[in-house]
Amino acid sequence: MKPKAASYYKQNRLKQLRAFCYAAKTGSISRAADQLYLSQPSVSLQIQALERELNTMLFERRGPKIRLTPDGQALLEIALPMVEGMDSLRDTFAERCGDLNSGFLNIAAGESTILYILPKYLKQFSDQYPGVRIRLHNVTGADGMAMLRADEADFAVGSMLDMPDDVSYHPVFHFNPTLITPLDHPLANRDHVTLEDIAQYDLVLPPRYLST
Amino acid sequence: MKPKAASYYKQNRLKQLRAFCYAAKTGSISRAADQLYLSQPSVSLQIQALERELNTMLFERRGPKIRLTPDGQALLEIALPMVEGMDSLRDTFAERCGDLNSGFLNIAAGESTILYILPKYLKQFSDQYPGVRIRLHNVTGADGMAMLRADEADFAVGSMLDMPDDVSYHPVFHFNPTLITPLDHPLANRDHVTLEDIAQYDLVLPPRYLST
DNA sequence: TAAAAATACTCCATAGGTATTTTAT
DNA sequence: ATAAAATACCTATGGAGTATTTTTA
Repeated sequence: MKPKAASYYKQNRLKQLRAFCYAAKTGSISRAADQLYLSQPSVSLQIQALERELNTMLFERRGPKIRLTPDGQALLEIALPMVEGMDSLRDTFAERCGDLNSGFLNIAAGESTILYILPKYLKQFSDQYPGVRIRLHNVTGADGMAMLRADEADFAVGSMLDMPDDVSYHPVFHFNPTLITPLDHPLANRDHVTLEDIAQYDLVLPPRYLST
Repeated sequence: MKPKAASYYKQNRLKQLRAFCYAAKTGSISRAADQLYLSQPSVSLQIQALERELNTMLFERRGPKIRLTPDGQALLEIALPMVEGMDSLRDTFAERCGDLNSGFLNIAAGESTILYILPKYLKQFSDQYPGVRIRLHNVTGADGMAMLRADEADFAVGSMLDMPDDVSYHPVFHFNPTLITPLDHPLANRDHVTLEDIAQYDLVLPPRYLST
C-alpha cells in the first residue's frame, strides 16, 4: 500500500476539461456528449466534478439552457489550447519527428574531409531530410573525439589511427569505412550493424576513404 | 449502445505523458514512480502504452538503464509544457479568477466623478479585492464611450445624455444610476439585472448621482 | 550479483451506460 | 408539452497494486 499522497490525485482532468470545452463551444451538454461519443449524464458529471474541484460555477444553469459564467469563460481560455494540444498531440508528434524531422545534426570532421568528401553526401542527406539542420565542425581528429565525448557531435568523420577505447567503431563494409559513435549511442553496443540499422538515424555516411 | 467511435479514444493521454515526462526528467522509471506516488510497473506500462499508441520508441532500454531517444526528446519538448500546464491548472485558474483575483479593472470617468464620487467606492472595492489593480482614466463622456468600444475600459461612469445603441445600459434602481458595459459583456444581453448578478463581477458601483 | 525494467496476475475504483426525474420555457 | 439537464443506480473496463522474472552493467 503506497502513501496514497493525500490529495495528490490530478484525476482525469483532461476528460473533464474536454467535456467542459465541448459544452462551452456547443452551448449544450447534450450536443457535447454527441460530439464526444459519450452519454449526456457522463458529460454532465464530468463538468460537475470539475466545478467541484475548482470550487466554482462554470455554467449558469437556467433550466434546460446553460450559459458560461465569467469563471467559465476564463477557464475556457486556459483550457481550450491545452485540450486541443492534447488531442492533436499524435499529429504534432508525427509531424515533428516522423518522416521529415527537425533538429540538428552535428558532424565533426577535418577540413579536407569537409571540403572533398562530405558535400556530396550532405547534399543527398539534406534533400531527403530538409528539416534537419546540419552543423559542420572543422576540427582535427583528436578534437573530434573530444566533441563526441562531450556530446557536442553526433558523428565524427575522418582518419583515426589511434582508436580510444571509450569510443566504439564498427566496420560496415569490407573496405575500410568506419562508423564512429559515442559509447552511449544506440548503435554503439551492437555487434552487427546493418544498413537498415543505420538508416533510421537520420544520416548514413559511407565515406569511401578513411584517410584524408 | 453508442456508436463507439472506432479509435476515437484518446484514453488517459495525460497520465501517460506525465509518467513519460517524469521518467525522462529523472532518467529512471522507478524514480518517476516514486515522485508520482505510483508503482514502478504502473509507470512502465503507461510509457509502453504511449509508445504503442505513438508507434515509436521513446526510451532506449539498455538493461536497467533507460535513455531518451531522439523521438523521446521531441515528445518531451511537446509534452512537458502541456503536463505542467495541466498540473498547475488549478492554480492558474484560481490566480486568474479565484477569490482574490489579479488582473486590472479599467474605469473611464470624468474628472469630477473621479474626484467626488468614486473614491469612496474604490476604497471599499480595493479593500475587498486587494489583488485587482484599478486604472482610472480621466476622460470625457464621449472618450469614455470610445474606450468601452476599444475594450480599453470595463466600465464608464458619468453622465450620459446621448446613449449610442451599440452600448447597452441597464437602469438598476428606480432613481437614475446606470450600468454601462460593452455589448459583448456577459451582462449586456440580459433584460433583468439583479444585484446578485452584478455582485459577481468584481465591482459593484452604485453611483448615486449620474450627473457630475 | 545487484539494480532497475519488464511480465504475470489480481482486484476494485470509477468512468460510463440506461432509466428516470426535475426544471424552465 | 417539450427538450435539456440532473439524479439514481448498475455494470464492466482498465488502472494500479503485489509478486516474480529478466536483463545488463
